[in-house]
Amino acid sequence: MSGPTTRTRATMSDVAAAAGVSLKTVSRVVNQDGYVSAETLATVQEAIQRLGFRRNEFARQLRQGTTATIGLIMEDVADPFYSVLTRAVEDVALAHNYLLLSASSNEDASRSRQIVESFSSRGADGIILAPAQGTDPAFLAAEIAAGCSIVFVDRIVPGIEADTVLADNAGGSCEGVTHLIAHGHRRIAFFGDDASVFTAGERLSGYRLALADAGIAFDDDLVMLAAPTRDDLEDGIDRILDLEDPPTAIFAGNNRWSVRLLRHLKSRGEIATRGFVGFDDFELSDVLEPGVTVIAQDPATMGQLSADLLLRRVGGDRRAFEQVRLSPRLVVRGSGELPGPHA
Amino acid sequence: MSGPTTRTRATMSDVAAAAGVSLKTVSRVVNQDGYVSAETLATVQEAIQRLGFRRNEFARQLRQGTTATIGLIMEDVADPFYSVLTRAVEDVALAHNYLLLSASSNEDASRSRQIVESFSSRGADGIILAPAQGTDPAFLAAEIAAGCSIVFVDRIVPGIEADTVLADNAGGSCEGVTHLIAHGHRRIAFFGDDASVFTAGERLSGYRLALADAGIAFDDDLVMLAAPTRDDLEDGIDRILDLEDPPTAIFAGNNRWSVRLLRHLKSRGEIATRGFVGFDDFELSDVLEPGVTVIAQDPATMGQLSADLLLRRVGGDRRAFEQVRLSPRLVVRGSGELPGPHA
DNA sequence: GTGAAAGCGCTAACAC
DNA sequence: GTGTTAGCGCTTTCAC
Repeated sequence: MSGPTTRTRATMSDVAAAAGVSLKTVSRVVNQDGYVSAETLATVQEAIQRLGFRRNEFARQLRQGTTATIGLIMEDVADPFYSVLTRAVEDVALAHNYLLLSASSNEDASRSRQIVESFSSRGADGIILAPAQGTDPAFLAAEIAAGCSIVFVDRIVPGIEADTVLADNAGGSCEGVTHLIAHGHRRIAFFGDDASVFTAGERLSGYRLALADAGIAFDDDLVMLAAPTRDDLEDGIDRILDLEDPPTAIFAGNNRWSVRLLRHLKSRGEIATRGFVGFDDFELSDVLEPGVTVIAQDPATMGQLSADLLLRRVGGDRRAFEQVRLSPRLVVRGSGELPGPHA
Repeated sequence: MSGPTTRTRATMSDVAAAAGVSLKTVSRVVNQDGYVSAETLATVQEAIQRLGFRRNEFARQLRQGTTATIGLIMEDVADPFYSVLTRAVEDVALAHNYLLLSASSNEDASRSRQIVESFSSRGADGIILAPAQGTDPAFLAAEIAAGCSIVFVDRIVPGIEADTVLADNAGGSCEGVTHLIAHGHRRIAFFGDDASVFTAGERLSGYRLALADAGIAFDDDLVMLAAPTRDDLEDGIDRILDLEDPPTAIFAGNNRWSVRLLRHLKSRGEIATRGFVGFDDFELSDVLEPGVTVIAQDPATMGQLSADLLLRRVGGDRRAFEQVRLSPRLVVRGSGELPGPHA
């Protein structure tokens, strides 16, 4: 294999030579700064066209000390929650002429750290971070001290002060479970991510809170905590569904779990046999029969708000950190209103 | 508002001063290049730690003339097809220590061009591009001439030679429509993107081909071509469904159209009343009742292949351009097997 | 209106 | 083993 392609872009001095002017004059034309005679302007512009010159942003940024770059690190772009959030951040970045770097941590703290370092050493002014479980606070603190602003989205790292955009996970979860209870369910299964994932912990608390409010004892047998992407969960799910005193309703802790569970239920031939509420909306939740009742988050708004906060911060804003909690909305569609035995 | 935050990262010479050695020695430590005495090494590493030094990638890249950066430009990350593709590209890039820049063109040629320019001026060695309709070939040609490799994914720009990863759109579409015909349908509606979108044109050809093969006349009244994200399509859809000689089956040209149509059908109270096949799979297609028969693409493989091709190309490979056509798979789930009147 | 020189933070080439 | 010098492509400062 031969060596890497060396890019052969024309430089400013190439243009200057071609146009028979000094480098600085070209710079003036490119940056529309200072006065250039109409004639020189035309000559230089022609040379720029002809050579296909494009300013090297690295060199410019190196000299100016600014980068106009922000980063976004989430668990997985392929998750619809994050892909919608990403798109919203993209749009804000583009509108402000910022470059957006984004990457998936795959819920791996060391990969996440590697990405943060990569973005930071590329001069990102700030990073919107949905921290993977196990993220080292000391590392982040050093990053912040070095001048890279952090905005947490969806999750936080305890002990690190930063602007934050979160959903009210416990509240939403509590509302969803309470909704099931109101429809006559007392045996409600909970499926969620590892409790070490920030949102999962909060959502589990909400579940427990709702049970406690209704005077229902918490039963560990009804709870399953695992990454919904694992492929060895079927037995565990069946074990819960087939308990001696089985759940008459199910609460899914995120959209991945919802999809997984609905698929599993269908494979068991169970359509609409148990109450179902999921945290986070997903595509086709309204087309399934019955429609799936969810606690809907608003990932686009979460993305937009976090980008706004970050741009404000990297713009030099010094005010106290903001902690935004967005209330998710209960969207009633049918699956959560199936009557339980106590209805 | 005060000025932008100036990042206050320590530089190599800061570290050198702190450690009482020369800049070059620090460089040696950072790059693990050349010999450094154990003692000096320790001193320098301590200083690096203490000052929170991180090498400035811009300066390094400027000096070395390499960037190890690639770009990905697609229509919309929030579309599951592209988000899965993006994730695959990310993984390849990360594995090769490349930085990935990605952005959504929003199907807008000028936004797309702006993004290409932005990536290119940031030294991207190459770009994986799903070109928006109306992309200017001359512009791309200039970009390529300037040393930025292009790999087309999902779509091409006619007249531009480049490595290409496409689905067999016409073939897949033809297979899907033929499948409906085999189940007794002769009135089959087609809903797809504007024909100016590359994939939409190919898929429409496949539809026509299947009809022709079966000796069925093409009927313009059964065809609707529009961006499925528009919010004024309901009447047009109804007009087709309510034709005097109405379609007994529907072919959806992409996953967005499938979702849109299934939702529309449900709102009309029509579940499983017409045959349905969609191009491109989507989440929950298997959980709907009946399951939705689709022509499944493989966006992850498309992403991975295009990233492999691009990295090979930017690595200096000079062999002839490759044109990969991936055959989509017919996945039978029920909706496409509902019998038509001629079954 | 235009240009020459210095320097952003780093690495390459060559001393010592 | 370590240091010095030059220069990547650009902007800044100041001179003409």
